[in-house]
Amino acid sequence: MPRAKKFDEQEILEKAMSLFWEKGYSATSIQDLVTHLGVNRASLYDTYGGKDALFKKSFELYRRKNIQGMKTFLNEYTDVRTGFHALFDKAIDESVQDKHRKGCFVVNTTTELIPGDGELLLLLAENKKTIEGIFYDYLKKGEAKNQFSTDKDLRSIASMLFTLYNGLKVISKVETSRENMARTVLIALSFLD
Amino acid sequence: MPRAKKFDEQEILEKAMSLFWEKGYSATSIQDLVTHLGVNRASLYDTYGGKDALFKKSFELYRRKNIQGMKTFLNEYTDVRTGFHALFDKAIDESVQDKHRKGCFVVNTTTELIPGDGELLLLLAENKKTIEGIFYDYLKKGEAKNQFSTDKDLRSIASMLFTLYNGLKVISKVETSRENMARTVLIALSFLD
DNA sequence: TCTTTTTTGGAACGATAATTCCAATTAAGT
DNA sequence: ACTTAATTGGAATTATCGTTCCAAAAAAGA
Repeated sequence: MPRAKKFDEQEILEKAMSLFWEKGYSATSIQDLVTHLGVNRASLYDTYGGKDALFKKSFELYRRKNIQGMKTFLNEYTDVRTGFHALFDKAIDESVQDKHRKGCFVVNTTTELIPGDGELLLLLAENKKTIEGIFYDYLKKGEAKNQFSTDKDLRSIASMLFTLYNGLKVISKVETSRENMARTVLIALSFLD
Repeated sequence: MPRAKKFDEQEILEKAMSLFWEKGYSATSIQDLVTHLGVNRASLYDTYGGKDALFKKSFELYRRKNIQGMKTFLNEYTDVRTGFHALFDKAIDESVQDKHRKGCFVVNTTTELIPGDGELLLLLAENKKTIEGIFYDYLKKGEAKNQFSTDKDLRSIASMLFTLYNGLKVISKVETSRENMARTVLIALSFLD
């Protein structure tokens, strides 16, 4: 057999993800990718299949990481209140730390490509459902353990938290004060008290 | 004097605003504008000065309308609770009604062009401050009239409402159920009860 | 009607877009 | 060392980008 391996496909995909995340779909050119990923134009097409395909692969990588990350993160906190506060604090931290102000890849992609990409819309709807589901399960578990009590519908609370999360990821592109964002989260989570 | 007037400059600017709002900066080409606005390429450059300039003019038109609209809308409601509910309900209505799912021009522009446009960043920071200011003044007025009482900082509440508003404008690109969004708002505004 | 000056349609421009193609290179299996 | 097939750099291609330019058309004042 001939020439064996090439570059690390996964490692390069992470770089592509990072670039699309930062600049968006339209503003990222193939030349940008060739330059930043350090792979050949032909190899890029051969391995990933073009800009659209590479973008979708990058996007799915982000989504997978994001969802998995959220799940495992929340599970480290037995108390609901603490868990959500920690989750939002982490989101704020990441935003403040990121000098590129990339925000959230999912949010950026939603506002850039919807409407116009029907296939993506299905993905985003599923994404919403999945994350709201994670929030809901977590709330349910906490309620069962009497960590809080509310007369409000847990599904609606989960939706509200997801909406807040999206808003925070937009705001974080403009607001750089950790304190200001933290106060926002504190208010929003006060219904758990 | 020679040839008198041309097209209605303001009317055409509104069309440009609508197109940029729907498709974003990068994905809107000069050709798109020429086609949709119905004005000549040369006239477009002569009157507005190029893509960047036209975009900024469109964006400022949206911002001015949006801020003015919010102010006058809230002032029609003497009760804070009613006012905010009505404001968010209107936002939901507009989103559900809009078959183009344009979302919010400010949100879309934030996620598309930040980071990268320093001048725009200043505008967006000012926009945030302005709208949070409107919310704050409205809350303050309501508190003075004993419409509600809270131990929470009104500035933080205003920030939270602004964040929620942004989140809602992202979500509305994916979620088309008025009821689901209304439930989200209901939860978020429950701290006023 | 004839000038005057702006608007107008569309060609032209240089730059860059995404994609394809190919000859040269490379490295594993024989 | 030779064969073999994928990888590679970069030229080529086709399309579109934002912008400029110009000759023809248009309309108001003379």
